[in-house]
Amino acid sequence: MTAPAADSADDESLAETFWAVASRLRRQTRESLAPWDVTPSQSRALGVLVRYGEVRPGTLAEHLRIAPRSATEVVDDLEARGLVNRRPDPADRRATLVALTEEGRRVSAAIRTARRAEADRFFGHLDAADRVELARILRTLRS
Amino acid sequence: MTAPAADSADDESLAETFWAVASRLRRQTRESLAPWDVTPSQSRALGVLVRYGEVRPGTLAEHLRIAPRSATEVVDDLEARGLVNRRPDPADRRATLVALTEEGRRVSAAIRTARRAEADRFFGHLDAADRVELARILRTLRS
DNA sequence: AGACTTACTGAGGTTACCTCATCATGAGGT
DNA sequence: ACCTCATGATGAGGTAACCTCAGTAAGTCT
Repeated sequence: MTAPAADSADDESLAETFWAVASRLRRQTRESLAPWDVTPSQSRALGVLVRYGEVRPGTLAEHLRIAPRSATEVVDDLEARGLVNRRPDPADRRATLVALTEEGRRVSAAIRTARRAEADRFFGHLDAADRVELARILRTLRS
Repeated sequence: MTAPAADSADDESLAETFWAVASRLRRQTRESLAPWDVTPSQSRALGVLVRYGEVRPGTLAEHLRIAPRSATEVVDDLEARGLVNRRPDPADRRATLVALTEEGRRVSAAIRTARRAEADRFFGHLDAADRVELARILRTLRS
């Protein structure tokens, strides 16, 4: 075979390469968030809160694609850091609403800047066309 | 801007999309390995052993890009499952050599088949050109 | 009122990593 | 021979980011 064929064996190594890249990105992200003592998953939760405002833990879980119980945990951590607070949902006394504190908003903004710089460092090796291409392909795979 | 520009904001969401895809792949991989009671990281270690034969834990760690201590752990697990064994390195009494057992070879082969099917299911939504493109871009990012 | 469902959380577990300290061994110098 | 330093593996202990299962309180439907 002279032409590059996308057969099963290639897919297998595709997955492997994917994981290698994931590791690298994870390490770099963790490092770039260290100044704020915030983990990647906490940072993702902050992102959801910035975008959607006050939400229930369950809703947060959906956006993060994790189990509701796991969202409780992330909220616990963020609350311990004073970045979010909980209040009872006035519309449903079973539910609670999670919102950013002032500090949470401040830190989110700082993190947003850092994350952009980090993404630049990471994806900066690609030219513009490749980045667009990668984004498109990944969106397909996200399903 | 009418043309899709790969600026910082895009990179940020690129990272997010990447993580969403990673989660999906991780879950699917875990599931597809369940029949053999082997975890993804164990499966990756088996892959290295199939490719490189008998290696030291430290070498295994390099191939897997993890800390040597973590390789010890993976080897422990695989040994407990009877898929690999350890023997002292005759050339260096500090070192040990890790090799696949018969069972390990058998299971590795079965897993290889399953992983191909899994990769097909996952990356199968992409056409051949996109798979080649993705592989190329990921190899760039792996650095 | 009773049954069912939903929202959250406590308890406890797993995977996949990590660092630091320890111990045996190997390699090189004096 | 001895000392020092580097190296290979591992014990001890820790962390992040998930998970399930069970329980409690509260809303909903009949």
